[in-house]
Amino acid sequence: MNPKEISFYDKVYEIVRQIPYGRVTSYGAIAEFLGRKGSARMVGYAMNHAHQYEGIPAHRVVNRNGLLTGKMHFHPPTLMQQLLESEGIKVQNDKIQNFKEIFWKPV
DNA sequence: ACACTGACCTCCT
DNA sequence: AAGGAGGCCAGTG
Repeated sequence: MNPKEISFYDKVYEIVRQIPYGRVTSYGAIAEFLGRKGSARMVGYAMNHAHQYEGIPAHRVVNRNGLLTGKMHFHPPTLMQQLLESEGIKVQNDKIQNFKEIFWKPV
């Protein structure tokens, strides 16, 4: 499709797809990469629609504190944590422990 | 075309 | 240190 046809959401999905296995990133990092630094909400809102797409590891996207804020949008809510743990990511109290180490920033 | 919504972030008490 | 409010802007009704 033409670049003009690509919407903001699609860009977000493309970034999320590039997140390596066992790594995570934050909404703010994606927003900043897209040039909408203060618009981290848009990224999160885009993830809300990501369910209708496939191949989008939405569980690898968390907030600035490494907290699984969007887990309640998974079914069941514990799925997000399970997916992260299955990738070797340690999660405790809905928070990623070694968040700073496995943090991945879009190039 | 206007108003409201929202998986966040930062600043201000 | 903890809580509240505002700002950001693309989609949807």
